Amino acid sequence: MAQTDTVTRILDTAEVLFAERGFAETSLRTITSKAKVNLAAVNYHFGSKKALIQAVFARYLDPFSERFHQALDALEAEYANAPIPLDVLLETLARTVLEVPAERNSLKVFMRLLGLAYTQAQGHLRRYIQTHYGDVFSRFSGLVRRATPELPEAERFWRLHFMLGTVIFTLSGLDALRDIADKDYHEHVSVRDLIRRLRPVVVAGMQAPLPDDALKVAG
Amino acid sequence: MAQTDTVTRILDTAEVLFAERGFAETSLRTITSKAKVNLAAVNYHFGSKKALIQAVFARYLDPFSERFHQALDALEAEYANAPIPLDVLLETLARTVLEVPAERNSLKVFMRLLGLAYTQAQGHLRRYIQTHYGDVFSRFSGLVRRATPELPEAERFWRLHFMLGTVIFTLSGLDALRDIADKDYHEHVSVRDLIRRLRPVVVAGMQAPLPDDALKVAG
DNA sequence: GTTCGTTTTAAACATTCGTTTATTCTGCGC
DNA sequence: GCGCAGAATAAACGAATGTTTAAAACGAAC
Repeated sequence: MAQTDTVTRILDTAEVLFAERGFAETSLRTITSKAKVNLAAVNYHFGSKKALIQAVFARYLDPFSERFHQALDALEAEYANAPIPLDVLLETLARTVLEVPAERNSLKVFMRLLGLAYTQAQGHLRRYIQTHYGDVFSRFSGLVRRATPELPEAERFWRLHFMLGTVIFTLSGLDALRDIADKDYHEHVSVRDLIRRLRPVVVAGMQAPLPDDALKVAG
Repeated sequence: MAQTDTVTRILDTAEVLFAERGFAETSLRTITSKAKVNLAAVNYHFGSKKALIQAVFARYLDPFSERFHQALDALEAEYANAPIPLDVLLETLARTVLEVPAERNSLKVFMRLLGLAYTQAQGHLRRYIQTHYGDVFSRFSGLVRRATPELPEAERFWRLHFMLGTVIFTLSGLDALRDIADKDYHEHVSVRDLIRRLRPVVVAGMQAPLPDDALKVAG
């Protein structure tokens, strides 16, 4: 068995199990037995479980980061120095997210992993993502700033994270929701369907009127 | 040490630790040692770790469910048979959420627990919440239906979950986000602050224009 | 003061976990 | 064919987990 075989076999199995159960709830023995490789192979090839988790993310985020940078390059060229409209930015982001895991039909896994990165403890993971992919997010949020000059800085920051929550939460909990939707509305939705539904909601959320002044809220 | 003392001591400690680290990452020994009770007390009083997790949720959700039902009773009486406006419904929901854990200043913990209930595996928890508190959600979404008659059924279903994602995701990941916001904008936000910011975004999201027809999205 | 049900406690139990070690296997250059 | 580095394997390690047991401590009722 060639090295690449074992390594990708582990990664393929681990990403699915992590997405299904979370990191702490997935043991190396579960991964290696389902992947039909030896238990020690994980520590041999990756060094530790933490490193395996990071490798799983890198396999998605490296291509995503590269493609998204390219897409933003193209947009900036197209719009010269004019601000890029918000819906164009969001459309580009969505398209890139859709493209990256397309080859393995694993968009669901990708989104679920992103959700876990946020919600699971795993401090090492947050650090890893921040240091490796922080610049993509910075660039994107800089472009969003130019697209929404009417928003105060802090307000834009929070709204970006609101919308991030909307998308990640929805797509990462998709299976459970889809079951309910199928049952209640007899209408099966695909991920692309959902993204189509998400777009106007996200745009409207970003462009919502500013909140009232704070003080009168308590009453 | 009276029984109530030990039980509430365990619950108080467990909810904080669960919120900080998640369920699987929090051992009973960590809980009992920090709570200064015997390890076996958990199994004696609750039966198992799973039952302890459910008890932690019940202590929040039972009062929430009761108060929210009462608040909806009052609204339905006030509006007779007229539909209750969407922003009133959301305002009532927000106020109830804020009231429940107020006595212990543990709103952050409450929201974080809700987020974990969604994102952590813990199938038993999802079943428990669904069977015990499903009717509150049904009632609320029925009222939202009357408040948004222009939305197709499926669209409203998804948008409700979009907005649920926005709120839970934001408030449950609050600490991490707040750190960034504090550093970048030198503006410390409270949970109530965030809810004030959330409201217009959620309302705008629910009232966003319907998505374009599906077919042309792929291109 | 004794009895009896409840609660607390210390100790042990059986698993499971991530990791390490020592050995065997494999395939390629010579 | 031989030697050897890289890879795979079986076995064991120590630590940590949830749970159970059996004894002790406690508190109210009589």
